[in-house]
Amino acid sequence: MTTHPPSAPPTLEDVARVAGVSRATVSRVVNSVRNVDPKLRETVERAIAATGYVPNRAARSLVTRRTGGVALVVSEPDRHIEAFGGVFGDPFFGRVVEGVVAHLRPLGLHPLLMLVDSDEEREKLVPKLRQEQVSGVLLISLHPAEDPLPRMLTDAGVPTALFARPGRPAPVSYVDVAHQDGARLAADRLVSRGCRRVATIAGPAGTPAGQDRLAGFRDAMARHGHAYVAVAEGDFTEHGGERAMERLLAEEPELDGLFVANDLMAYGALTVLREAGRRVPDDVAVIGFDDSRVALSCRPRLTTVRQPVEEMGAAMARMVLERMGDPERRAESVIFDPELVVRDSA
Amino acid sequence: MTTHPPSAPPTLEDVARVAGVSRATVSRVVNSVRNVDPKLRETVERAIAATGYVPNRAARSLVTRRTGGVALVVSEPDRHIEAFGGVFGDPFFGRVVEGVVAHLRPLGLHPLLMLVDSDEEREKLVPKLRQEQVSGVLLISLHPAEDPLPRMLTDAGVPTALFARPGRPAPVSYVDVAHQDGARLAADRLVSRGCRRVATIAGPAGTPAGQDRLAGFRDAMARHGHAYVAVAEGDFTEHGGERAMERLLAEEPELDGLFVANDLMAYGALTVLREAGRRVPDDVAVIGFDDSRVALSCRPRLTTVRQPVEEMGAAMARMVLERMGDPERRAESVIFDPELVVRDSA
DNA sequence: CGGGACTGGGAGAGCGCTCTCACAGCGTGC
DNA sequence: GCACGCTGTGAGAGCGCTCTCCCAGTCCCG
Repeated sequence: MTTHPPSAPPTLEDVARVAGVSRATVSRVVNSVRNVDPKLRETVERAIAATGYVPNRAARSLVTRRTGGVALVVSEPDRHIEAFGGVFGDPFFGRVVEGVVAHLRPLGLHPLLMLVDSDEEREKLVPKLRQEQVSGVLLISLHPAEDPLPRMLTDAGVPTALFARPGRPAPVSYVDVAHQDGARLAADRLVSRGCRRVATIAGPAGTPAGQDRLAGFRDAMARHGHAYVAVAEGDFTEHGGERAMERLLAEEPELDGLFVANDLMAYGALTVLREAGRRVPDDVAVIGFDDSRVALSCRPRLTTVRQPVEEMGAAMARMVLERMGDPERRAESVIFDPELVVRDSA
Repeated sequence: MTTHPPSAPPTLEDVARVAGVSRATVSRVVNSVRNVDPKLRETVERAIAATGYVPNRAARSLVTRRTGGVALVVSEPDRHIEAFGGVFGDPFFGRVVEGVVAHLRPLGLHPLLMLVDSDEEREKLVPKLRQEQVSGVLLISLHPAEDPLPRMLTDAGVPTALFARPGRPAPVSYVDVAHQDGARLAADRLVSRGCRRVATIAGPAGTPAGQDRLAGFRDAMARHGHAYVAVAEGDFTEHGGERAMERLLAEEPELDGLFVANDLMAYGALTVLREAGRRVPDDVAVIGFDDSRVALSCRPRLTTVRQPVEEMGAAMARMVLERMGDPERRAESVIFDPELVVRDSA
């Protein structure tokens, strides 16, 4: 019974021979299914250790028709205009991955990374998942408003969890942050600092995040007695933030308080404010959203609404795993509370 | 012959029945192996389309013992002190992923994302890869100087490609950029601008990239007649760049030219320079390295040495695939030429 | 003390695929 | 006209595993 060359990894059969039992028994030990005599179990476990046995996933999933694999699917619109560095270069995406991996790894699971950026590919995704032995999907959609994928996946019975509420209603699990509450935190802060002329740079009107943060901010300001808030829409990029800031400055030169729907746009806004000679926070108080890395790079450092992205990623992974374990389980949503992180800009 | 419910995807057998041929023939068509009569082939292809057949990877790899799967493995040192957002939050990592995915996707391949951050996990990686049906590894090591993984993988006969030259020599393929050449481009630029007091913020002495960029810069400056260059070591983070800049300013208050070993540190350095009242590029010319996203966020926008990270990621993927296809193939290295991207800071 | 319930273990089929082998059909050369 | 190769196809084994079925043994109760 010498060690096998790496060309022939030990099989159940090998372990069974070493332990002097049948394949079935070894299988039962490995999968801890049914009662196995404790003494026998120990013999088997020793044999497993001795042979260095690792179950062959292919063989297992061939017979069980379950696979246990999860995929992290990034869905982009058709002919997406690549932002610099692409999706994966977006640190926000990285934080989600961080949370997902943190949850999956202790379980011995590793996500498959899939990118789909055309409707043609979206059509082929479900068979592809089957082929790739994936039985659960973590979906990050970059155009949630019109993405058909959540529906397609639930229709196909693939356990799925989304990052952010689906644009089209679908019976699918998701995690999200309470955007409106976050926007209210920002509004309250600006008002309590005594800001009188308040404006906001909103996210794209097509995204739930863009809509909710704007609505939440307007509501909260209205409750503070500010009926009107100047709005400029941005696209969540730094450059979009710069353009929006310029428009805002033209429309409302006297503004002294600003809420920006994400940190990246806030960064751009700060640049424009600086070039326009406005001091932050003395002339204009600025609050961002996300608490991303860039919030710390800003000068002054950005006061922002923290979104616990890593935790959200982990929760998303947990939800998908639970649904994989129990397909009867209903779609659930977990909404995280945002938090105001006070730094120097407001 | 109605459509099957999703519970029973079509098998080779089903296709064979529809086409009126044997399983073997369908298999030959699917894998385009040996000559099949063109007419039969077409019949089979129609049957495949009609049934919506997708090969079952598990069954296939069970018999072939090949899997065709590739993993993107990120190897961190033990008890890594998490930078904000972790590895995946690093945009540089994202760019590598971008390039890898760009190359893999057209081939219908999707990388498995694995993170290992302890020696214990490194020990278990090879069996784990076997279990996960991975037969090729794209390795990104965050502590190349002492990472045992390249050796372990090549010893186990796993086709591997590294991003960046391995710290310990090993017969393993890798991509890299000509760090010294890049540093020389920076040196030449500073000298041609007329800088007289030149300093550099280097990367960690433990990394090949840190060493090579420093060595290249010193050599080039020496060739221009500057025997001495003030050096402060940073850790490739923004904060590290700030600290290094402070030390440099103390040691060499008159400095008028600066080469920083990556953009993130350059960003930090710019912040400190601004706070110290130095104008860039008028008082101090600054050149970074990487041409990352942050280079565009800097004010002034950063002149930097471009590293074609996405292309490098793609090349890494290509190399691993080639070795998977031909195990006899020898380890190769592909070194990319850097390029100076001139913006406003120098 | 016999019969039923229960418990732990083995035998064996078969998941969907590839691949070797055998074989039919044809053309070629002596 | 026969041996020979060559090409295209089918039959069937078997990859490593799970899971159903079956059986031997033990225990409890009437």
